[in-house]
Amino acid sequence: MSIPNNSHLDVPTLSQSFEAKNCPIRDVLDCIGDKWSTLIITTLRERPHRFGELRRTIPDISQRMLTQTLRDLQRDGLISRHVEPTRPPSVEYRLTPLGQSLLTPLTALIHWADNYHEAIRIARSSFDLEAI
Amino acid sequence: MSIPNNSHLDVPTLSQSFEAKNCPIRDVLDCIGDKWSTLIITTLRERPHRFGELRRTIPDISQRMLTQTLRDLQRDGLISRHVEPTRPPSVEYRLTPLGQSLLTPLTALIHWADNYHEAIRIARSSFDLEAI
DNA sequence: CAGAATCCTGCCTGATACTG
DNA sequence: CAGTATCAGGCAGGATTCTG
Repeated sequence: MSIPNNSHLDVPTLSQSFEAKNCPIRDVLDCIGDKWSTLIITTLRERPHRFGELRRTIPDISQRMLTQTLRDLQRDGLISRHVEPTRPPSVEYRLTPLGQSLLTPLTALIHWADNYHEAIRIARSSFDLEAI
Repeated sequence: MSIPNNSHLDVPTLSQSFEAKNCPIRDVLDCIGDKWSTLIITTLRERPHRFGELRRTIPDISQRMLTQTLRDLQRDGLISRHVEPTRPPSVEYRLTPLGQSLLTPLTALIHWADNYHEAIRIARSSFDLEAI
């Protein structure tokens, strides 16, 4: 094959899709574009976690934000919530099949992040230097 | 091969990486987690665009947000800015090599978005219904 | 045409206290 | 343990006006 195959970069029907009403990109960004969602999803990829475990794994999340983000993810169908009727109650959060399917593109993005976040920091420093 | 190969889901050294100071995921989310960055990058993947073109392509972005997001992306090294000294001036924005390298994981995410945003909407509706 | 400068607002987020 | 409720602050983002 002499012509490089870039079909993996094809984006379906981009035009018109940008209107806020029916833009998949915006939909997904509403799900995982916030400060905590990807960290939670990434944590749950290993195994189900309980509320307190998640708190300890993500050091600086407030309890309010953890509660709220978990419910948003549940609403979007990405995670599910399972209550064990013990005393005191124990609640477990898991990725749904939909949430697991998100792991593939999300992991690709994390790998990119891991490879290039240093390049980004360098770019920032150099940009800020020129600004002086 | 009888054992399914999930190595593409491997995430390097997740523990400790969540501390805000040195977390690549947070770094990248700071770049593209906002409302407009991915739309701009996706637009520039086709070809360089001028300021006004970008405005028309992304219908509801304000001029202030376009200016600001473009500069942030430039600061992060994802796009570059080229001025033609004409009257009136014409300014063109392009993806840098770093920005282009982001296209691969980003496009994977967009494909996922395209495939599943309907599932997300259904999940939301059903969640909201149960809440009544 | 491609911005800069201001003003203003919502809501995202954190901190704190309370509950089953 | 796993939440809710309430209060308060800051910043993202929009609308408008002005410039080289």
